[in-house]
Amino acid sequence: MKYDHDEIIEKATTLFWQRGFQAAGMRDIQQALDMRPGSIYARFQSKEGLFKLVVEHYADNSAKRLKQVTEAQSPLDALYHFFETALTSPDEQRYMRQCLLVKSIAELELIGDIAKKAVLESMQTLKAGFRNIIEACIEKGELPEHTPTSTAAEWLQNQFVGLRAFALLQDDNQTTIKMIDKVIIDLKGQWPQQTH
Amino acid sequence: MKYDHDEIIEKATTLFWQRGFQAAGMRDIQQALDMRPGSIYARFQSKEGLFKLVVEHYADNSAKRLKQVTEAQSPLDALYHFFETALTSPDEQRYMRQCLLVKSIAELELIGDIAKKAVLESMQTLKAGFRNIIEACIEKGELPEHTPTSTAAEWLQNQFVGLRAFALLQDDNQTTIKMIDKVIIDLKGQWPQQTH
DNA sequence: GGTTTACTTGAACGATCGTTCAAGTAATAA
DNA sequence: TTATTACTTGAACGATCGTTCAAGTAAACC
Repeated sequence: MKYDHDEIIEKATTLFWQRGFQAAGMRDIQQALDMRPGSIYARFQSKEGLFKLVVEHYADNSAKRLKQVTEAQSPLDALYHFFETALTSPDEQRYMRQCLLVKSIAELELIGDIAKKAVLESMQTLKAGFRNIIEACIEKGELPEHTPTSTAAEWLQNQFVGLRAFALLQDDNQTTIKMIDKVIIDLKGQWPQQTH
Repeated sequence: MKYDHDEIIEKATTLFWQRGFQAAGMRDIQQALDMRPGSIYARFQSKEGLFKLVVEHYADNSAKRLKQVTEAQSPLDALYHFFETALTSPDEQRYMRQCLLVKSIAELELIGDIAKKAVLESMQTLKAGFRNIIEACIEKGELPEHTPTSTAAEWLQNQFVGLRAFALLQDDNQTTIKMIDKVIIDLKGQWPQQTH
């Protein structure tokens, strides 16, 4: 075993995150991992198999970060900083502003069924993570009791998705931060009623 | 001139919207347009040249729709219905829930400079459209005078972007509508201060 | 009528795509 | 010590990619 598994996944994550599934060619992958095609296929079956592991690794990592937010003294403050660091990364890591999962959703049709399933399941995992944050906020009295947990979690994930697409194009971090402020304001704000 | 120009652009729009720039192969395009490669290249120079026209056509269309919202008796109600129709399209047109521009942003790096420029400029056009809607709402007293026009416009566009990615995965239209309700609530709500 | 221009056809080009495979290596199991 | 297993190498495969080009058509201009 010449190459370390975790190291491979991490390098592959960077590449797929920068380029996307389709645009990251096998020859790019070979170069990034410093591996020959045979090695890659013996371990991961296919490009899609590698991508599936990358997606799962990415989702695990994100879930861990969300869990840290949940367990913070002030989940609301921690949430703010989570948004801030994710959305104002320095220029040489600008690609990280885009969520790998959302980027994958854009090319969901041409990814293959196995990795597609991994992407959609990861989205569910993250949604659960956001839900836990909301509940932690309520428990600590940082959000009103009547906050509709499930709706708010979906809404929060959605804000995150939108903001990452936004931040990718945005050069002025001050503007991005203003948007994060707005998210926190709205999170504390009113919610639509069931009846319409 | 065997083929009608507008008809070509429309068919190409459908294809690119469904598949994205990269995944729509020249042979798919040839089939969708019922044209041979020579014809396509004589008219549009390249795949990218065709895509550029598609993006501009799409942006024009969107801008027109936003203008209709601006000129409605109640811009706020019209805005609501604009969101609703864009986000709850029937299943056979589900691809339309994703914004063509946002989808293109995800693969911005491999599109080519000419079309890339068209995509970014179109985003600016749409932002201006959203801004006009905000101003119209203020003028008709549907939004408070102190609403920060520019920030709110960026925020609104951002909500639209996020919701379209959301609606693409969402099967339950009722949930989507709840999110639209939330957008309208927050639009009327507080805004972050300049100072931080 | 002759020339030009814009468009059309379809075979073919070179490049790149994801993948395979015979052959070799090094560690583990029997 | 031998067999097995997991991994590695690099040349090569067939398929597909965007694009080109010689040749033909039809309307527009002189």
